[in-house]
Amino acid sequence: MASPKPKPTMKERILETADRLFYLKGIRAIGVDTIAAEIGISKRTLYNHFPSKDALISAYLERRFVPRGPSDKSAVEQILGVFDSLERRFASKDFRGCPFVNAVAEVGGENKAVRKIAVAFKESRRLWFRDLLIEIGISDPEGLATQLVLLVDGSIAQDLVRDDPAMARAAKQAARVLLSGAGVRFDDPPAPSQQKSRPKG
Amino acid sequence: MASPKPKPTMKERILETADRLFYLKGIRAIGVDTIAAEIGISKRTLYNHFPSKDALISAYLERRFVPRGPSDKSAVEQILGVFDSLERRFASKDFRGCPFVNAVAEVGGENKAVRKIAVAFKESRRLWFRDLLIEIGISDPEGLATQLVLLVDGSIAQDLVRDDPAMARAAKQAARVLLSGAGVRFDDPPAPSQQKSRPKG
DNA sequence: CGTAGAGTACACAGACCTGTTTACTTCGGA
DNA sequence: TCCGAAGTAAACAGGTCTGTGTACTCTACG
Repeated sequence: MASPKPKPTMKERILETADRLFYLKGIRAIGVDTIAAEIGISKRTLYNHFPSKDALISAYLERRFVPRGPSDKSAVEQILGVFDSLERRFASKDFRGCPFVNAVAEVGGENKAVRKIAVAFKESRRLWFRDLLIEIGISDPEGLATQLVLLVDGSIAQDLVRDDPAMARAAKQAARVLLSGAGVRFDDPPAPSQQKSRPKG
Repeated sequence: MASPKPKPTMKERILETADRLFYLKGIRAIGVDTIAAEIGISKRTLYNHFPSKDALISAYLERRFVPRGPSDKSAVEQILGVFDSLERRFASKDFRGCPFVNAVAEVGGENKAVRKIAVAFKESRRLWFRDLLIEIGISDPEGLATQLVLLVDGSIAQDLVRDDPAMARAAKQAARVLLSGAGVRFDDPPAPSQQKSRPKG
């Protein structure tokens, strides 16, 4: 039950390998030869599953585009939890920035599909923030959601260059200030101590 | 006096062209052949001025690294003015994100010089913010400076993908909230939108 | 004048790139 | 058993890439 599919399909194996190499080394830095050789298949097989490298690039990004599912945590916890997740990912040696931003930087000038997927991803993330902010009931969820994604992408860009997970903590602190400025009360301040929620009235 | 050097040196012509092409099309997307052809010189001449493409890439980034000079405006005006400059640059069709972040995304994995220059640039920008915040006299200039660079880089990344200058305005608004949270008073409220800031008093 | 430096033209090496072609093997199931 | 799908190996086409080598020309300047 834990793994109903112990034998991944060939297409998935290609995608998994393309993802790893494209993300870690860069799209332009990796040729289809390298991907095929890494899996141990012939280039012909790869081209039987994807008609071109561009198609593989698009599939790579679409595979990275997984929507955020629902959560049982509170809206504020979910929002601030994003920055905790970021900090964890920044600490990994395999983190190399946002794959969508990187892809646009690398091939966005010529590959319109890449830009389209990247825009859709960024907007979906913004809407995720917005809906949570609506749930909280603040006055300008659209504007604040945009500001929050700026903090997310800013910390990603800074970490890509500096390799410093503290960028995520700084972003989280800024997010708290922005939320606070919008009237959000924090029952659970930064300290890990489990202090009980203060009644809000 | 307007132009004491009407005849730019060959090295500078190469750098100017490399800058334009590297930035607009991407470092990996442009070969030295293309640069030489664009100027109308032979590839041999280019290699007489730069020993390798990597050296040209480093020179390109170092040339982009121009420190911010002093200003007669107030510290707060300088800080918020950054986002106005960004908005203007976002509106240009030739804006393609931060050259340092893009360079790290493209070749940062293999070219250590590129990463080093990018880190130096990002840190210099952060220190520029920090020194202005010290001038203002707020309590945590280091932390707030980091948060401000997050907004800068976040708006750049978002604009790279979405091509939307409104990202700069959102960043500016967030910066105002962060500054306000640090105790900064604004004598010059933003746009004609109804601001709830009561005249201090 | 005459020479040295700077640039040009162009071929070349050796590698890599995307994508195709041909011929062969393997193997599950009708 | 035999067929067809899927994969393999290897070469190939036609590019591009970085970087070098060689021989020529132009021109500023002593």
